[in-house]
Amino acid sequence: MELRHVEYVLAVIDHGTFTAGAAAVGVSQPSLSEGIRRLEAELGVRLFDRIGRSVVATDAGRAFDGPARRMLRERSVVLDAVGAVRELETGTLDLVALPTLAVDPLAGLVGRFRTLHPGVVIKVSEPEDAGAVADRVAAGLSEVGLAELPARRDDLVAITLARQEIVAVCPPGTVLPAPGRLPVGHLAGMPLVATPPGTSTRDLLDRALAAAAVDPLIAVEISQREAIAPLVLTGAGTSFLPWSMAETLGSQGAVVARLVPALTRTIGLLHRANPLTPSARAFVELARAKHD
Amino acid sequence: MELRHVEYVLAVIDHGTFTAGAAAVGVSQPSLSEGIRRLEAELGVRLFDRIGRSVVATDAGRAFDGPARRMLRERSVVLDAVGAVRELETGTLDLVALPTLAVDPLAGLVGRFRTLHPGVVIKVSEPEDAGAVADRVAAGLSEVGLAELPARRDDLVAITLARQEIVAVCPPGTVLPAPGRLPVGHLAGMPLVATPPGTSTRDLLDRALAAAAVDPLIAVEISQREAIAPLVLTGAGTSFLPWSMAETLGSQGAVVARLVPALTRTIGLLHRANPLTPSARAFVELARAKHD
DNA sequence: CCGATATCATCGGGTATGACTATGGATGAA
DNA sequence: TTCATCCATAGTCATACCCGATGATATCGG
Repeated sequence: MELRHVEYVLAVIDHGTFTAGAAAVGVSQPSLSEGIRRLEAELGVRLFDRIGRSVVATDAGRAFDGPARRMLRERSVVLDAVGAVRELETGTLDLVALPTLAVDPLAGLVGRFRTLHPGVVIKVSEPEDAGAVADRVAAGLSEVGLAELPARRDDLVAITLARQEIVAVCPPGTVLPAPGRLPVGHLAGMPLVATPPGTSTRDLLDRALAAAAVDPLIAVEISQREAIAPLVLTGAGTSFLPWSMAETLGSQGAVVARLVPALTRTIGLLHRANPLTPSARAFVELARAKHD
Repeated sequence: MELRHVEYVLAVIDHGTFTAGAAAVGVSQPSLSEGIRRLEAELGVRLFDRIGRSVVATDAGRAFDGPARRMLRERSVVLDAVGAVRELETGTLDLVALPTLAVDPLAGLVGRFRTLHPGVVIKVSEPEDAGAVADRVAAGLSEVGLAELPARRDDLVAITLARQEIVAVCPPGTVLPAPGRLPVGHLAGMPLVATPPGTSTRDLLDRALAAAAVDPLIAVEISQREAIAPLVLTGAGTSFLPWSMAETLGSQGAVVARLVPALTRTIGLLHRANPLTPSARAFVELARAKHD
């Protein structure tokens, strides 16, 4: 049974003749005639009585009418439902972001996206470690990732968003060798508050310290990042945060200093090369537009 | 959108892979792959994410799922509804029968038919005059007609059912020249009870009288046939009925006599040459089986 | 680390289905 | 009777469906 043939039958019922029905559906009369003939053969019953030059529905034709219209109605529902997803009226966008990036670029992006597409639900997951962002995206667990570039996989599309500087945030009252500047070598012996090895910021820090041949004093190693701000403010030690986050702590009394040499990283989006879902495509374009 | 493609998608959702889905639907994997590709192109959205060697439904795929299943369910309803008509579980059978035949062959046939197919509603209509049976059938107003043969149209299929004898039914106490027999010539001067000209039995009677050069005395001309029996029994006059109906009046006191020469007619079914509806076909076959 | 296997995509060919135009046949109206 | 209308048929063409074979890629086991 073809939906087109069903439409033919209903058009004939509604318009009374094959010719008028064919015009309504937009096909030639012989095509409609043939289609109905085929459908009748498939159903094993005639749907119309051909009486002279008019047609009337048989019992079978009348029995066909109701459920057939409901079937076409369900087709409309299918089209609407799928169209709603296509038009970003609904759907889900699965993201994965490094914890530090969840605040700075992500929160703003998600906020704007939600304003534009209120029907789309956004789920943000946290990677096990820095490289896991790319892995989750490649595996299809998340559709778009927010991570440090370059990614450790080359089969993903990477979109550079920003170059982000990581600055030191020292407890209130800390005395710096120069205002707002802190040589990496000066970190030797300073108590540090850091996330565990394997996290993005920690790896960046370790590489900088190793490059300067500095043996760090990790005073507090903690995975709960939300504890970092109180730890610094209460004097537990110095930590390292992106500039935007450090700024907030600076206004609360912490001493913020740019490292020398500067500790920077490139951040961006990752997604599979496959065509993206409408939600993901809109998100990527939003991020790119904001960056450009 | 083709129903087949919808089935493809649901099969993949249910079985997890294109290959398994294709096996479930009974097509080759490339066919299913191509079908889904085509449907996705039509909808303008991808329904599945191809992740490595497995597939997962996208948001659009999940949105598609529910209404698509309901659509296929409605298709089943359509098939059931039409099948019910085909299997004579429902439907309507429009008949037209000469009034005199409505009792003898029709009542018995309808009774048996209703026993076999209780779901089919039977509508019996009455022709305006004897020839109207064939006209109604030819016009499609009724599907099967019960009439006197030969019909006055040659574009209908005629099925002979029986040869029926019309006998005279005289008021109680009537004296016949010979027991149970009544020469047509003897009707001259006898008060007759007849239906109006144009009706089947009346035409038959008029022809027989004309052949015998008898001038009839129509004492009562009435179209309400149910009044004939009381009229005869109360002595209004002699009337003419098929044997089976006359027999009943005979048991109530009327004097029944075969005419000489016998007044007979052939009765049978009429229907259009087109294929009949299931109900009509069953009815015709039932009548033919009873006659054979 | 590297085959083996499983899965989806692509390709080429054969068939069938649906579409069209033109025409025939039958019906109903003028 | 003639004409207009309407459905059915014939012939032709394009498209789409299906299949088998093959390719590409990812997962799994040794």
